[in-house]
Amino acid sequence: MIVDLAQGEPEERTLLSQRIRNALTDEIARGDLPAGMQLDEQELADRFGASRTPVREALSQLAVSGLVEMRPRRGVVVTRLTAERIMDMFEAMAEIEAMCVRLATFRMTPLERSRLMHLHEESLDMVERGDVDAYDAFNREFHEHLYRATHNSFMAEQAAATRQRLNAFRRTQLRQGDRMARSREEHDTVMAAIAEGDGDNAARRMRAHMLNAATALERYIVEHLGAFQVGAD
Amino acid sequence: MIVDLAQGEPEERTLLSQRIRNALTDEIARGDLPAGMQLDEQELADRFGASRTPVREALSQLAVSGLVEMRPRRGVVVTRLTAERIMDMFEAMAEIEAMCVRLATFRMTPLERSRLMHLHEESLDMVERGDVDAYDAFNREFHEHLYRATHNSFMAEQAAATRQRLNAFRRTQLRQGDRMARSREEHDTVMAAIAEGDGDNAARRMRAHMLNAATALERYIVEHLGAFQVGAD
DNA sequence: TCGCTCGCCTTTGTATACACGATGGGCTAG
DNA sequence: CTAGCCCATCGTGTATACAAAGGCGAGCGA
Repeated sequence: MIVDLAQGEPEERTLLSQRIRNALTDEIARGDLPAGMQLDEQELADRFGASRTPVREALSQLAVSGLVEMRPRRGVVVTRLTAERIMDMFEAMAEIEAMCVRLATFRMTPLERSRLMHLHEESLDMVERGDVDAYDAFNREFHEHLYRATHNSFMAEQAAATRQRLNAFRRTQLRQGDRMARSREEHDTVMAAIAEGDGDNAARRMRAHMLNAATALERYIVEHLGAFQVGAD
Repeated sequence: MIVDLAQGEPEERTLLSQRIRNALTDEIARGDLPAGMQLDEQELADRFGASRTPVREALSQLAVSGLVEMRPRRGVVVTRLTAERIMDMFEAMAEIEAMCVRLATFRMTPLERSRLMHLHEESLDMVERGDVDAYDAFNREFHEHLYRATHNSFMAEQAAATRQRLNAFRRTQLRQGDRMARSREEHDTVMAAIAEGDGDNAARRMRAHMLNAATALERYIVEHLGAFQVGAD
């Protein structure tokens, strides 16, 4: 499918290279561009109705954030994550989430706490309906709300960026067995610790929550081994 | 017998845009390019003996890692950090260091622990000599050794990247009063916890260590208020 | 038949050219 | 005299052109 980003709405004041970057980020996160896939600059330029220049800028930016790899004179490929690398990222994510919830517990305002509890309550309905997409969206909002509640903008940005990179895998993981229901239960224990103002306990529970998600994903990776590694060769 | 003949010096093989990126990263970290400074693409191109194209690629990459800010059609400036932002980054760094040392305590091999202790012992001499540059170099090695000892490559990369961004400020901080001697004492307490295999305690002490460094820096920022904010207007 | 080598072709990396928006100064009008 | 508008100029954003390196297959030799 050809999407002409250059002909966007007049409200599209952003740079072409930036729009291309966002589009590619989405496509990689969604798995439309599978790991290991070679990206041809001219082909992408044609697809976006642009020249190679903004495409190259977009790709070089993606390389910094680690979504693609640029090998000099040998082209760009979507980063091929090994199972080990994915688990490393999940573990790091678990630790980052833990440190965020710990700080957030100590620092969040009553309004923020109220909003968080409201969000959490709403998620019960999604679990009962088995609506994975809705729960996934809630999940993102829930965690990003926590990031902001740290009142540390840098930390919030880092956490959100890391979460973004694991996006493609999180949804997969939520479809494993009763993982969604478990996920909400775990949120529940974290919320309890937050309510008590026990940041360290909230952190421990959040870490466990994230590591459980990683374990659920690991099962999937083992079952479908190579799905993320082999890519589209 | 197979001999890899491709062992030549990779110096000339690196991309021009990458060399420019590294050069600019250094100059920003060292403070040669002060915060708030407007960067003219053509001027940089002339200085590096290149055209604007690789310069632009380098700048757009630096924008992703946050060292510069690109405002569409309004040019690139070295990111102007507010005192609050710097403290946020230091706090995040403290948490990241804490989580690294916690994991490292549990996972480091005997060889890694031995190497770390050796490093630490060597630093005593630098403190006594008052050699800030040597201690700064040691400090980097010490902490990066810890990152690697987490046996989590992703976490190690994230930590190193964050540390890199705070580079310009760390050296400043070390020159404050008896900060260097204090720093080593704090390292000492962390080492003790590591030796006992008490990861949680090591994490707490490391967090305190980093926050102490931040506090030392804060005094400097207050005294020289605006040095980092105003830049070269 | 297999393997090596040479050379063409594809694709990347860099330079240059062109387009368009932003900024600043001067001119005019009130 | 001041304020606001217009135009010139500069610098960024994108496109195109050119250079060079890597991949790959044909051809040759063992």
